[in-house]
Amino acid sequence: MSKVMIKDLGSFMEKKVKVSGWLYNRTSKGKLIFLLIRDGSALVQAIVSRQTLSEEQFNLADKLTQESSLEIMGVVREDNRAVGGYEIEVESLKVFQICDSYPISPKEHGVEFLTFHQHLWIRSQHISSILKIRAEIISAARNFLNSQGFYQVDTPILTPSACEGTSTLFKIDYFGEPAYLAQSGQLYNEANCMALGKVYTFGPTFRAEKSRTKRHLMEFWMLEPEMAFVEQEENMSIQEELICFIVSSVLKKCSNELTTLKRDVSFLKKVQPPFPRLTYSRAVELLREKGFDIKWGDDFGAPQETAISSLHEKPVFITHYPATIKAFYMQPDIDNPELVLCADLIASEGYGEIIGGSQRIHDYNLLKKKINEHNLPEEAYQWYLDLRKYGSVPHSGFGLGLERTVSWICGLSHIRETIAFPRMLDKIYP
RNA sequence: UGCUCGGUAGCUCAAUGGUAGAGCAGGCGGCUGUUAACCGUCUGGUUGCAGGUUCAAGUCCUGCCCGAGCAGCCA
Repeated sequence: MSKVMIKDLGSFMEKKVKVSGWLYNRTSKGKLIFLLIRDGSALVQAIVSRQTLSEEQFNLADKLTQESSLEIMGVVREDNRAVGGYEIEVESLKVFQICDSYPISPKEHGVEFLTFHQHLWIRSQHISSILKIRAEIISAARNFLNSQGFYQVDTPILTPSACEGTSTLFKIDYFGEPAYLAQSGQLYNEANCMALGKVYTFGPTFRAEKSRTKRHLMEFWMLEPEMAFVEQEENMSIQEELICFIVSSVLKKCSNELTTLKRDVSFLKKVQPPFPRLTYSRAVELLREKGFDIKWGDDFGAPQETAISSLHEKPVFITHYPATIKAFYMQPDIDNPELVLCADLIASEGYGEIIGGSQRIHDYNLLKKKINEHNLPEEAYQWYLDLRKYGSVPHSGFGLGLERTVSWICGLSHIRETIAFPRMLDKIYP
């Protein structure tokens, strides 16, 4: 007899199998009990009757509560009355634990209650489907980058200073010295790509901003590729290919999960190259036409991003921002030094920015000047300046916000559902 | 941080200023094809906290706490 994952039961028709899992729901017709069992891979209905089970085992099955842990042995039968088209006719039952009254009933619940029970909410079909899609997105991204000759090189989480002077960092005590949790691995990755050519970092990043929105977490995961000898245009096409590869992998491998989430996949199917490109200046014009009160030089907020994304069915690149509202390390546009060679990728359907990328300054003197203009401590950036001293080359990179990408692909209304244990403003339990 | 809305049973929600209610969950009983099963029955309350108005406050007023939505902040 085989120990089988529920998702693989289809290939064990009329065979005897062993399944271990938890009781998702139960209904009873007196002498006939229906157990809906989950094992993390899928759900299956098991049927218990007095005909196939001893009196003692039948009574045990009758006592099972939601989330009781168990193991069943029985024969897989085709039956279109069961969810998924087959069910298990139980011949024997082993119970690990009869569950106490489980807090999350199969009815509706509010956000506060669910997030307080986050450690249990992840068992729901809703959250576990999202986590599976998240896993597929990560796997697809790694497969894509690895196939393109990238090496994963991870960067430190404990850092001596800000990558930039702007964001609010989490400060910690490092043996009596101040240190900070990383808000990006980019600067270190610029060093790494001068060693290995094409690299990416995938890890957690931390922002201590008092942001309380559906698209912000205090702790989130970022995929940050960095490439030597790559300029703005090539940087954008790699982003485009990466996003298309991720979306098509999810469509191919996660159709059950997308169905569980009731995701309308028609938008996802349109995610094919090329993505529309829009300069910052053009975007400002379009926003003005739509009635936004915005002047050249202002940064875009959430409503502006949503308005721009609504003009297109695909994700859209916004390029050539004014240098004044972007980071110090971005390469100025040779035709107009007020602009920088950067691109934000705005997801479709109003999900906002999922990628921010740019070509980096490779000239020593220019970078030094920018560091001073931004009032950053030059000493702290000595190693970063060194990269422009010893065999400097044009290079580019970008950062993909994993949770925002998951939120977009899954069609979620809030980013808190995209990670097993979200870290929110003023909310760190459990 | 600002604006707006909210807080009643374990959960989701009702309740003209006039006796605190229902469904689900949980207990007990019934049912051989249920799909958030159903039927009967039982259990379940400091109405977020503190004060005030009133013969009477879940309901009106003030302050505070907590949550949510939006905005700001935000490579």
